[in-house]
Amino acid sequence: MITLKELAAKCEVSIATVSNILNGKSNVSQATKQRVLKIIEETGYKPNFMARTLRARKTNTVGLIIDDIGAFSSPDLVEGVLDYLENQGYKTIIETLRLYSKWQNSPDSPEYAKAVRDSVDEMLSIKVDGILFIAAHAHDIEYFTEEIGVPIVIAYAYETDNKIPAIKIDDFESSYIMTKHLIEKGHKKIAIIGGAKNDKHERDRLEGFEKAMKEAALTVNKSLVEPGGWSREGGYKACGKLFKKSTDFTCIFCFNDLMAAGVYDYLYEQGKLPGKDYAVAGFDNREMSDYLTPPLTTMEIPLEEIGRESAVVLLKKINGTKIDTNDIKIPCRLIQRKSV
Amino acid sequence: MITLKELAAKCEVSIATVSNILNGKSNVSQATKQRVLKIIEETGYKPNFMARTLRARKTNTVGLIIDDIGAFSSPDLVEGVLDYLENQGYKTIIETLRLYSKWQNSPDSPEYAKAVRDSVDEMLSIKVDGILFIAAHAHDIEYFTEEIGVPIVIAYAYETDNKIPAIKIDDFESSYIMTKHLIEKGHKKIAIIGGAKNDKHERDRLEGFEKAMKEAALTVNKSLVEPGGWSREGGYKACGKLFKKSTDFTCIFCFNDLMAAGVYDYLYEQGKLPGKDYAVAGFDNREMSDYLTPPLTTMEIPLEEIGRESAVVLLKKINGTKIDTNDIKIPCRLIQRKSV
DNA sequence: CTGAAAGCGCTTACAG
DNA sequence: CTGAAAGCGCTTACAG
Repeated sequence: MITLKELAAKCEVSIATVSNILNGKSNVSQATKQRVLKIIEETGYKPNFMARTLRARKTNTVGLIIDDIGAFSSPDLVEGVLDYLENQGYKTIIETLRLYSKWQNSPDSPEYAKAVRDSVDEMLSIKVDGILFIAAHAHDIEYFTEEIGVPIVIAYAYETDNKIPAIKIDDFESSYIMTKHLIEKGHKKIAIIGGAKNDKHERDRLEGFEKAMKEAALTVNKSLVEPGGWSREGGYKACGKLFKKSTDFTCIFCFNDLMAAGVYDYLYEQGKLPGKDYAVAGFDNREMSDYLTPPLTTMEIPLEEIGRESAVVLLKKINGTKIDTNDIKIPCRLIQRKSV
Repeated sequence: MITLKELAAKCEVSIATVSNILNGKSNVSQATKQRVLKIIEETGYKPNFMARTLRARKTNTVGLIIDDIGAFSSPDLVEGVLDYLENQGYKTIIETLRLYSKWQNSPDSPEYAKAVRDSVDEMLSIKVDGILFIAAHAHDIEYFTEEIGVPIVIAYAYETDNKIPAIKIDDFESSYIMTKHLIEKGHKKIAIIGGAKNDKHERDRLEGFEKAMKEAALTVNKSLVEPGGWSREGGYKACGKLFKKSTDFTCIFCFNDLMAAGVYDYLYEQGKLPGKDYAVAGFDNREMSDYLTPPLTTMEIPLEEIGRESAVVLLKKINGTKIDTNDIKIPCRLIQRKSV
């Protein structure tokens, strides 16, 4: 690859002049500018990124650290981030931490915290202007306590101290919307298959559910709430437990689509029809939810929007614009299909 | 962030000595080494990546250019690549080109070719040691004709001139395996819903199919091959056309899972049961294939293995090791479920 | 074993 | 409008 020096020699001007042209400075005559530009075109010269950012301070690059690109939510989140960032003339350097395959999904372990910090250090050594962290699910993040020197924002998870902007879904509101829909469809006795106790998603969704029930003057039966561990298998088992306890409900609201599929499995096994004998609702709107028989009514997570909003906030921080709040929540959208 | 110079001052040695320690050179006394290492630890010093690679020539970094991270295949491919690369002490810089959302999935357009070349240039300006290109599907790649200066390898697609290593699935063999399985299950008259005519996948799979049929002394009925355009909707329509032409078959082999879902849709609509009235087979083993009712028999693409193998080949090229062939194919694995 | 010096490819005051 | 020079933070012969 040709260097600035060689290019300047070819153009018969100083490297300073070429550099000025490259950087759009106005102190160059049209004549030389045209000549140089032409030769740049011909030679296909590209400035050395290393040298450039070693000298200049701003890189116009943001570091994108991802819990796990394999999480169903990550690609769309990334899409939203890049769409905005590219538009604004920013480059992005992506790193995936492989939370699932390499760290068995334990985001709270000290080992993982170290992996995140290492990744941040790496980004820092590349001199990114800011860092965007994309979580695989809504865990509580405490990695970023110390000042790291560049702005950072979190997408799709919570930050413990609320010191760093974190853009996530509005679990409370979303669950409220779904529950209202279920009630409108005539269901008065609704069972819940949740994820894990004390999970952030879990708590907020339960509260949203209760609010909707109360508003409709319906009683919520705490014994009809069963944890399903977020998996298909877990949903299946939870459904079994539910039926052992009671059959006094007409609808099962699952806190994700995978567990809803487990409920389908159980229902079919018992000779019952989901969507007919029992209404079933999910959450996430994963691809598979539309392939269930019958297709699942669920909540769509506004992934791209969350990604985009995170990028907007990050650039604001980078440019020193004030942010109103670090706690940004975006509600989900109801997707009506045939299971309710 | 502290610099080498400041660090050296703190240690009361020259920057050269610290640099030697950092780079594991053996020409340093244990005493100073210990002292310096301790201070490095305390200060949390990190070498500036830019400066280092501006000076040294090797970066131990590979550039990973991805057609579209949103393709169902990409995350697993990336996983395989990273697993090997991290193990070998390489860093990775990822870029996704957004083939789907930004370029409407036209990998053969000149605009897209330009986007790829720009991305390569960017990687080059970061001085990566090599480039790994991950395709979203098996299009024919012609972007890399000119010598680009560093080794490059392609994962999950073909390279026109076979000058660059390309690791992809063995469509012929995989289709052969599936067809043999279908025949073993007693099917003698098999309809095909393919993708698009003249597609690479298409041709090879058709040949694999024909080979298996011939080996079993079965006749292949060309009119029972219907293109479905790779989508659910397309599969649905193709299935309708098939039935209009003939009902003289017992099994429908779809060249991807999405189209198989479309076949399910059609069958259900006609009051027929997939897996019972007609056997249905897919290809890809996407997540949704296991959520169909009944779960779909399909071919699993060895995505991680392809990714890993690509990384192996790339490092060989970087290290100057000879490669046997540029045309590497890996067969898929049969996943038996309930639809056949 | 240690350090002074050159140089990687750029940008940025500054002088003319 | 143009260019000489310093310097970004490192690594690498080389001299001692």
